[in-house]
Amino acid sequence: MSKPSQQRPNTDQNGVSVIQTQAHSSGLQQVPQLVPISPSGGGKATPPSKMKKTSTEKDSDEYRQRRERNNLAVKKSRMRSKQKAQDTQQRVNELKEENERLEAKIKLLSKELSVLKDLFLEHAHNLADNVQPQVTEASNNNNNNNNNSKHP
Amino acid sequence: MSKPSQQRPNTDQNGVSVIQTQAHSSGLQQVPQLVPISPSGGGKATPPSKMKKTSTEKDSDEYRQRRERNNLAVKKSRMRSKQKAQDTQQRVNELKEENERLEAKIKLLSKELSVLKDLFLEHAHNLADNVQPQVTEASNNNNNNNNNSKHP
DNA sequence: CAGCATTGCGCAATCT
DNA sequence: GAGATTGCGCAATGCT
Repeated sequence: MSKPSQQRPNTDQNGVSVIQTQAHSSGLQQVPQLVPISPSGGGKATPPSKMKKTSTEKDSDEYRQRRERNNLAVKKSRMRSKQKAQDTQQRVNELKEENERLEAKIKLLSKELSVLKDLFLEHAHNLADNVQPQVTEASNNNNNNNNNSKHP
Repeated sequence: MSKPSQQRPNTDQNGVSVIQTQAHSSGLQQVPQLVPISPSGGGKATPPSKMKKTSTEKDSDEYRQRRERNNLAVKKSRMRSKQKAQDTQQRVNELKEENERLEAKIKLLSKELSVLKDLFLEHAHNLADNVQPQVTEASNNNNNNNNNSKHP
């Protein structure tokens, strides 16, 4: 799935310019400033009528606060998302391990079963040999998945 | 190899201000302008010595091209990432299913084993009671998880 | 209408 | 040097 042709994303934006002035490495809080896009180059000075942001005082008061809150939320959400992905990956590993364990157990059980069956057959032969000479029946009976080829 | 050991200096804080003017509402978009952040509020005015972007003609020529390319790459990368996460999740589901299957099989085998063992024990008793008590060998074989305590 | 959570997207720094 | 990753902020949208 790849979108080769990426055309302009529809609907967005107002003519707001955001200046981000990041502070320096010291734990200083950023004081990003908002610049109301100067009408440079023939931009309309006053917004005609349609502007989500309305560019009123929101630009610098509760707006900033909202942004910061959202930024926090975003960070949190992303962290969670990442964590979840990691957990899922680990889950895969665990399940894989358990799978191996189970398979090993199956193998073991199968072997045990096969041994027991062989033993059983042997006894049957013995009995047949001693008492009734009609062993043919027993040998061709039904089950036979015991692949052993030990035939004394 | 996705190692979380990435040191994160991540010092993106340079005194660069990027003004994004993306007025799309009218389908038109202005060239993003770089503004040398005016010294408002006591920030450093204009230390014209270090500026990654240098704000030269890069602003509008090959710069834009690079940006677009990168945007594409980013999109691709993110898509992949998402896909991978999904795949992993599915893997979990598959593994879970298989686990159940295996467990069922184990249960079945265990049951079979138990039945056979019982049968075997019965015969052994019969034999011992009647003819030859040489069954001891078989009974003490090795395995032991047959917890049955049914003694007819 | 508020308020956090998700998601798509662009930018820039890194990594490969 | 070009694409791939990654952290981050913004804005739209979803969900309560």
